[in-house]
Amino acid sequence: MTHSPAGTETLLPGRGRRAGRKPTIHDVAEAAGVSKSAVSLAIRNQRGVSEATREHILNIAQELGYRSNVWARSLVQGRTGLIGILLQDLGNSYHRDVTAGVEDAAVENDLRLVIGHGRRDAKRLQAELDSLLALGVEGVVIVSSWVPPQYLEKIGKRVPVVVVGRLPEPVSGIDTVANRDEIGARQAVEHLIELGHTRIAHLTGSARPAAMHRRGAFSELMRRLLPGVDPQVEGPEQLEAAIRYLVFQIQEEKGAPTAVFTQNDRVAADLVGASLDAGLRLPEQLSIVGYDNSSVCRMLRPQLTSVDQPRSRMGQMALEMLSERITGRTEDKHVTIAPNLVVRESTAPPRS
Amino acid sequence: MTHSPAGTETLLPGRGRRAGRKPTIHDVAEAAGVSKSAVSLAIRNQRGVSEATREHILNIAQELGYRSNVWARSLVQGRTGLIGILLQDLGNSYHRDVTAGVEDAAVENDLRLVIGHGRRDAKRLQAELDSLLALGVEGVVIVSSWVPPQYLEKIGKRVPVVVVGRLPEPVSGIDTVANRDEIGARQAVEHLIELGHTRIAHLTGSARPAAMHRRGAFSELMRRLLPGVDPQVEGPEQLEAAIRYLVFQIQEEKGAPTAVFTQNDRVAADLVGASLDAGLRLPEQLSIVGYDNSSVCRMLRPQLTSVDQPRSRMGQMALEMLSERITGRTEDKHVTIAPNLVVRESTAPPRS
DNA sequence: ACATTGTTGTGGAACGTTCCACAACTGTTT
DNA sequence: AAACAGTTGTGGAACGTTCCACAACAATGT
Repeated sequence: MTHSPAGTETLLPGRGRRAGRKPTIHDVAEAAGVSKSAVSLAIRNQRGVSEATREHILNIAQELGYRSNVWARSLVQGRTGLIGILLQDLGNSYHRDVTAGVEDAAVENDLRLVIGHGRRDAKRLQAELDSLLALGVEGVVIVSSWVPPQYLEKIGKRVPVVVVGRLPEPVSGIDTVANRDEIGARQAVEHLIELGHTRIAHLTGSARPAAMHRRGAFSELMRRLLPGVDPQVEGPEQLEAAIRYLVFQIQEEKGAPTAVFTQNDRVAADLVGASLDAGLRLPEQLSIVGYDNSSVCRMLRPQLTSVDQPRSRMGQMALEMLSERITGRTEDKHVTIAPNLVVRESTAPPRS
Repeated sequence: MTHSPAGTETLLPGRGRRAGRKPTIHDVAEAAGVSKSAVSLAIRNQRGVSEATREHILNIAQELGYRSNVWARSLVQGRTGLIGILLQDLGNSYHRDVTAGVEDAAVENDLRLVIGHGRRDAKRLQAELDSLLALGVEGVVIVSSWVPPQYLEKIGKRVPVVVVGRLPEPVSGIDTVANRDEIGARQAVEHLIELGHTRIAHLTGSARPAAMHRRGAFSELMRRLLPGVDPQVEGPEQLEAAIRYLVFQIQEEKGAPTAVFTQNDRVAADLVGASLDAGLRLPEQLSIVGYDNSSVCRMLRPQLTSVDQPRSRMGQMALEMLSERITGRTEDKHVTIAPNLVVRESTAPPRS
């Protein structure tokens, strides 16, 4: 098993194939009776060898199970063809869809994707990013708002970077592609107003950029569209308590909100659960709008009305921008994409 | 921006640092006034240089922003320190948790993880696997039952492989670590019987190995524990139709099942939705048990009773087995881990 | 005085590939 | 016949590292 058959041994000056080692370009060259250069040309499909010899070489290579060594190749070429994508959290449909978009565009551009996994932990995220850079990626797509801006700026100087999502503050030297949260928020609020709601609350469980944008847009809209009505904006602190209080209000008080625009589907799902536990009838007593249009929307009852982001498109854009950077663009570029509302069962006119 | 400041230029025989290029070990050596070998020893923390010179070298390296080139290193060492993990589907909490386990064990064993993403597509899965091998991984963890056995066997000859999950048929040369579906099924069925159920159905939406094991174990158990009762086993064909029919039965017929053990949480969620849509009261009219203990369990109402698999533990085991293989073990090894039931609101005694 | 041993350091040869300058042919044009 | 151009192929020098054999020197024992 570990010995190579005696028949393939050779006594030529360049040592024969070592037993148990992977075949190299030399082995193929020797077996085919040509130079290593010829083999190199043949496997890369470059001109410089005749059609006949190319075929011959390819056959031998196939037979020997030869596979070119990426490391040696990129060592001499000075490029790896690798690009990294840093995810905050696998197991999140948003990230999966963005990744799928990046992947599709990557094969298009003849780049290979290496996934880094940060696991909602800033320390780990940075370690993972370092590790990607050590691997020699030529660019990085970051799908996370957990990377500190000053670190981001440092990375941006070493390698092209595109961030998918909002940044807490602008960072020079890197590109971004983001969902236009203010448009998503507007669609949600306008939908609720059209249904006849006037007392609308917002529920958020985070102070990160995307959440803050949705929240800001919500307040702004309420001020403009329903002047005189005090815009109810809950939390971010103690989401659970905020939900309990909100449900309590709706059960007990006149003038309580009749609709809630939530920061994302997770928060919406918690609110749906708490409402049902408290015996509220949905959507009659409370309309709920989520954000993300994740797979849970269709699992819940009532099925969740939610704002959909064109995730895989965002991923595609991100990779295209990265590839532009790699091939020379130097000025920063920021793209935003409009989301759109998917109406399901969790929104209805308020009880008159 | 692209010029290096004139002051750093040098005329020593070994050409000075090239503008715009990343610094190499030579550059550091030159700047520190030592040989490249000394630098190599210093950065790898090996003995052979005095503490004083090591510190000096490390300072210079830091200053120059030197980072060792992984490609060159692994070219000469003949090993990459990379191991691949092939996922069927990012954005799935099961895969995320297994991956987390593998990752933790990987840093432990000083290996770096490269994630490959198959996207529920056998063709793509294989391409991804090839790409991992081309990258030079020293072993592969496969979390997917979509890879054909004969292909698996071929891969197993090239590189150590551990499969997390069930295989449709045994494959020699590769290891597996699996959840003991028959134990999970038993816990679910015994729980339902204890509650007083006798008419129990099984609902499955797939013919893949894990699903078939759960189904087989279910039938077997019902035969043994409730002899005389005809074990109801639904589909896999047309899951949606099966769900509709099941719900119809429960509404209309005496002798319909009072409890359902489902293949996984997704199927359970669909069943919960359809039941509620049909006006059934849960869990009074129907008890439901899921499998996977995913995050949706706590989002649904009633909250879902489900079988939990020790996922990250499975990932850990997988990597440890892989690492054993890499360092020499040749005989196959198959490990199974017992799951356990998490009882929530979706199971209750049947109406008497 | 001479071995012996240990520490600190060196320069050259790998590793497997691509790139480059050039050689050996075969035609074609002057 | 000489000059030129095109095709096919070659061997050696990179690429940035680690590994290895050995050198220089100091400390120790006989």
